[in-house]
Amino acid sequence: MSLEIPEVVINRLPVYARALTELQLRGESVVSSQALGELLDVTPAQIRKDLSYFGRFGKQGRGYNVNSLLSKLREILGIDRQWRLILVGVGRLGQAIAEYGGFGPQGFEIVAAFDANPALVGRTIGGAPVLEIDELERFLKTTRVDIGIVAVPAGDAQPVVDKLVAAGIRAILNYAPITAHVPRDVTIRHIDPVLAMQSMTFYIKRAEPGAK
Amino acid sequence: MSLEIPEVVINRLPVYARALTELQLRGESVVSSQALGELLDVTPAQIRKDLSYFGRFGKQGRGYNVNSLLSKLREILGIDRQWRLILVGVGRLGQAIAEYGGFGPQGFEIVAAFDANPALVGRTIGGAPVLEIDELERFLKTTRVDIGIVAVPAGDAQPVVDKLVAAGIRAILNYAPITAHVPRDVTIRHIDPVLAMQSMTFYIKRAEPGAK
DNA sequence: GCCTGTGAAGGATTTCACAGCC
DNA sequence: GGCTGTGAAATCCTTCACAGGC
Repeated sequence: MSLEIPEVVINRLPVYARALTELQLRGESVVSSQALGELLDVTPAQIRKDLSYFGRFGKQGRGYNVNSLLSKLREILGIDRQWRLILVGVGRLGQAIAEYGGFGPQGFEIVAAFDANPALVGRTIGGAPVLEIDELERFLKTTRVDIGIVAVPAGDAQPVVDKLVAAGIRAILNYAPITAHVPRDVTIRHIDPVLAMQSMTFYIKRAEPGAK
Repeated sequence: MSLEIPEVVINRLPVYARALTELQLRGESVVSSQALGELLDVTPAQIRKDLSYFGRFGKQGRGYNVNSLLSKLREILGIDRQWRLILVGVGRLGQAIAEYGGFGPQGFEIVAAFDANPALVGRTIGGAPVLEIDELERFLKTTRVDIGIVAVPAGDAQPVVDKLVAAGIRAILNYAPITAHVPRDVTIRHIDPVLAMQSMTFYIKRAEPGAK
């Protein structure tokens, strides 16, 4: 059924949802694909086409009801519920992730963190207990976890990903600077600001005086 | 000339460069598009086609020389040099970015940070002085800065982006959870782990028992 | 025999453009 | 008159498949 919805479409839905949340906050009740597109630098046709994969949410002549479109999107994406995360790697990066306040309000709760460094074990980070990495498997056997966050050094990342996958985790957010491999039925996203930087330099290099 | 190179291609080059760096470290001297593709979950044809936009770097029957392909890519991307960054926003997120050690080794140096909070001004963060946000314009007039990092709250982000653009910055890495607008000649990338999470939940939601 | 570089084919995604409805 | 939903067209991107060179 919905198997053939392009991944690019899925990746845009959260952006739409975010904008609708903002509009809701501002007290707007209706928005057209035109107006939403201007907010997001997306063509109106694209928004309408994207939404049409999931149903007919708009009213001709009016546009979309902000509240109801937002709740539809939240339901489609599954962000209308609580998700349970674990964090693997409690170094500087891992600590920043745990203490970054952005996940909680969106329904993503870090229920535990894991690290190989015994000095960290027993602490609490962002409200979650830090456990010994060897406990990972046992923990996952007894506790429901939906998503794993990987924040270990590059060299350790693939084995950690493998462990998560073996334990049944089906979604991974990887902050380690490697291309991690997962089976096709596992979803993975990579966060790497260095890669983002390195693609930007291509464009600003060209704009320099003397560039070809 | 090179204006028509697809952006998707540019975005993959840093990934190739990263893998080649790893191969170099391992002491490999030659790699085929096949082997590189397996490392990166990319088809060999795609790698060859991507590279063909920029020249002919391989040898039939052998593959690519790791060192020379890597330096070509570094040159193409402009990551063969030092880039000067400023960071705007020295809250928790900004501090984590400044202290994250990943930029420096890749040639990205944060030369100054800016914040509106006077309590932070005068401090040093990740080796960079924290300056008053009002000094931003003057600072950019007297100092070369290539890329701006935006790590302010959502509501402040667009005005900060506008200031950076007005001051001549042509590349922006935005960590704020908004779709920021920039003129077409400015490059912007967004880092938002929440959006990444929210697109993954779509897929794991479907895999749940009882999901349609 | 192995592997690149690349036109051509195929597939995916975006945009157009308009019928239909409010 | 304004705006959605959507087939069809256009564009963009990926993959194929093979000539050519090592």
